[in-house]
Amino acid sequence: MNFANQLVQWYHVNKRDLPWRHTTNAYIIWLSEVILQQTRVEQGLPYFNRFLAAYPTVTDFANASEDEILKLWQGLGYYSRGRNMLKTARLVRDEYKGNFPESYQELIKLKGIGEYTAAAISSFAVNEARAVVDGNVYRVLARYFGVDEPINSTKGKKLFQQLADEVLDKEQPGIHNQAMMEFGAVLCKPKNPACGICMVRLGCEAFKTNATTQLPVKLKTVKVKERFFNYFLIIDSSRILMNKRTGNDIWTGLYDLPLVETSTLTETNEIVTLPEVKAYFGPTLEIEEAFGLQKHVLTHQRLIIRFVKVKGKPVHFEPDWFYVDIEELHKLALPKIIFKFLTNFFKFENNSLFSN
DNA sequence: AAGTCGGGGGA
DNA sequence: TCCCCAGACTT
Repeated sequence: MNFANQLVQWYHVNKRDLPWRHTTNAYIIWLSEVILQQTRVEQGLPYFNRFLAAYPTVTDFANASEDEILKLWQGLGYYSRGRNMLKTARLVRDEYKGNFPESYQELIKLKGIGEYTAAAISSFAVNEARAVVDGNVYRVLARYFGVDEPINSTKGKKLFQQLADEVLDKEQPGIHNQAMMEFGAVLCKPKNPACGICMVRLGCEAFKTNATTQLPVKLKTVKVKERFFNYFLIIDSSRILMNKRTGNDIWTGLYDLPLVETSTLTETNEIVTLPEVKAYFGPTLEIEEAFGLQKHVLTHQRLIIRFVKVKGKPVHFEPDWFYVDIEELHKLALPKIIFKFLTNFFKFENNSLFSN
């Protein structure tokens, strides 16, 4: 019995019971696959359930607004996934009569669907013989076959895709792909792989040479930038001033507060004197309350953030600023750090109201 | 080919 | 801290 057959056999006994494994509906599989991009199953699972309940068909999804999609996506990160899904859903509604494509060739054309996702959907839905290569598959192949080519180099990506295609069980590509990924996620884990109970260890190059901790090889490229955000909390009786994020920055399409980005930020530095701040709020700006600095870590950025509550109204408005009723605030998709701040703030306000 | 896009969890 | 997660898109 070869490597792939052994993994499939293991899979039948050890697989987790996950909801998207009970369907061949391409729309439902697409939903799960995009949600799971760069996301752990445990983190994505509740989002999958909420999305499927809200949008049982791709046409339901297509008929939603971007605000609705992003609100449901809130907290999951990589928000362009949600925006791209809406474009694809609308295309499927309008150009495919609501029938979600099932072939690799059609799927790969769609926004937000790359090689991995096209292979996943086509193999799971209609057993098209396409090998998936995700982080799990890179790791399993690198270890078992002892491949030390970097998985994120152009050469490495090609090599591993070829290897995955060779290993693929063409009789049952869907099950095979599931088995490869499940094995990587559950047993052949990045850290502390369970080699002690592994049934393919005797054929595994990494196990034989004691190199599981060295494989797979990955070139590190990530450079983390520091950025300094000054957020302004402006409340006009029952309304709060919000900002819609546009352009090519983080959190595109989500909502935050009026923002002044500075080149540095410390506990003591004076922001009232900044020209941008004066332009927004006038020279007689009064700070009602300043909150302590917060750190917020993203993959490529470290954000240092200060929230400041300001008295009065701005004298100049940016085009993306608007007032929203505090009662309606829950409808807006907010970045995690903004959500945390606002919920804490208004809880405090409520408590002080009750105690008066 | 390199840079960018979130947030969470494990060691 | 660092690394990784059912990757894809832009520059």
